[in-house]
Amino acid sequence: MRNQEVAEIFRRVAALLEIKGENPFRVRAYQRAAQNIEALTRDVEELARRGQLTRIPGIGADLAGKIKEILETGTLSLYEELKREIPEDLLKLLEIPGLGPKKAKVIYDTLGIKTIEELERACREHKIARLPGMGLKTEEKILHGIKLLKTKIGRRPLGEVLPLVDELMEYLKRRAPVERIAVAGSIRRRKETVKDIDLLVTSKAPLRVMEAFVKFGKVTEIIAQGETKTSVRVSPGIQVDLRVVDPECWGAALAYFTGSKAHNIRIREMGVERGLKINEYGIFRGEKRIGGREEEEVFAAVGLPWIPPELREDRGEIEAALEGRLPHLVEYDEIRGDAHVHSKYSDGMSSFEEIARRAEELGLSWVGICDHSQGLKVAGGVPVEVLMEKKRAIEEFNRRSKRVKLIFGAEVDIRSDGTLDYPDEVLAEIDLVIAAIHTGFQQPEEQLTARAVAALSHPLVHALAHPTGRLLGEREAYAIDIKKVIETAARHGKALEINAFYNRLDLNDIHARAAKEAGVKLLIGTDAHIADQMAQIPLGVAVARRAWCEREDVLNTLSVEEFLAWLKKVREGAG
DNA sequence: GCCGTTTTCGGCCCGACTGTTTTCAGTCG
Repeated sequence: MRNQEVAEIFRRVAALLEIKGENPFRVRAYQRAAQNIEALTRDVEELARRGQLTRIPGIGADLAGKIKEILETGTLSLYEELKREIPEDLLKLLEIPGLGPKKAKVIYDTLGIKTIEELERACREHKIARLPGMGLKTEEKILHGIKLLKTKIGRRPLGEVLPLVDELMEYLKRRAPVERIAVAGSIRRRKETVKDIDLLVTSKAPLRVMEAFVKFGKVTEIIAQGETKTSVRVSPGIQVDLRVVDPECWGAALAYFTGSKAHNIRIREMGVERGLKINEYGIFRGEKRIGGREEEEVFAAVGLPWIPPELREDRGEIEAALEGRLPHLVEYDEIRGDAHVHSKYSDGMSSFEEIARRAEELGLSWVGICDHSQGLKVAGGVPVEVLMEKKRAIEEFNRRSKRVKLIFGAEVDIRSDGTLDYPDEVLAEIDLVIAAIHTGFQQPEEQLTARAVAALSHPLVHALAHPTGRLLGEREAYAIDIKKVIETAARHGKALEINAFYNRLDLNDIHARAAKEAGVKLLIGTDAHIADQMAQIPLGVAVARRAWCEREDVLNTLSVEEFLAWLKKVREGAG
């Protein structure tokens, strides 16, 4: 998929146009195009071949032409021209918090500064304070921003931030006069990574809430403190925005601060069409406030049913809502099993008892015990003799265990040549076979794809684990033709995993949605190596929900009997 | 640059906070 490549060029064009001071709506057009191309579940190349590019929202004749140009030449002449006018290095400066396109332009035009090092020096020499519209505070702010950038506070995995969110909410409930409280923003939408934490509360005493908020123990810096909005930075470098609103405004504010920005813009545009103004304070017809206490009222005002936060990305949810075809998203409490857990038999730390106990606490009734296969020595891969021992141990455990059943599984390594790490007669003994690539990440796309395709085509394999191999913030997905992988899974009736480990979330939302659309079942596994990590399963469910998955798309909603029947059926179908 | 039961031209979402300003621009979300 070259969607990412096209989106990236559009995003850079938007940034360069912004620095140039171009028409902001033109800038927005490129940003919106980039976002919508990135969110496509289909290949932009395929759409181009069929002449369907203008069906993508925000793509007109002009941008369709530019997409074709990128696909044909690998770049875009407009982009190349802009780079000649404005050094691309300048885009780096925009990453400094508090420094936007306007100031960056002035700084470049007057002082010729285009790198962070040069800018830092200029601040220290007080050259920036002399520029129009800037002062000593501006210099301080830029220096501070550079410091933050250097400590590399980027987007963090959702699962890493959620505990802090809980802690903050507990603190506010205990120490501040808050009535309603909720987390909004990308966290409420359950985006895989988050940049900051948005909290929303109602209170009769906003100032007291703000005072308590800035005294939270982990606050390292107060960025802004006002009566309705206060922003702080908390250790380890995450920004937290707190808004206090009147109870009458709760719904409007919650919708507003949940976003996404693109979704909100669509909703407010629909409001304008109906003669309404929608903002965080409510829904207004002229001066008259006609609603906003509950979130439903905002959607109802523009003729829509309530839309689950996970869908609010302007990826077609508004159209679906208008046409009454919003999906009935799989619910967090419909999950009955975790498909991918490691035990002491390989590199896991927990016993069957510990795993089962944790499963029960989490409301699960089955667990796939998928230890590594023999060849993966670094991860304690299980030799064949031990594997048969494990089979018997699981059978014995299941005779004793009433509430939680373990499924005899394996995470079988797909070797470099595409063969599997157990012989077929051994695989046939294993009830749940999840194949996975753990080596050779540097191989060319054809080879990696061929390995995944070979594994999914093998009659004894049920699913492919963490199909793209990415690790959030650490490692990009390896070069794999995910479209081909999905097609293969669909053809053979195999499942693809949504690995719920907090820094994997692999498949991601977009790929999982493409899989769902191709009729592929999804299988959520936490890849837990300690029983406690099974608590991450909602992260996988969140991905499924963001992928528009319904109950029947997700195998984890099956009872253990139903799931075992599905596993059998796959092999019968293959045979 | 997109888009159209008010339009093929003229719109395009909305507000808080900050800093440098004498009434507002820049940045952010």
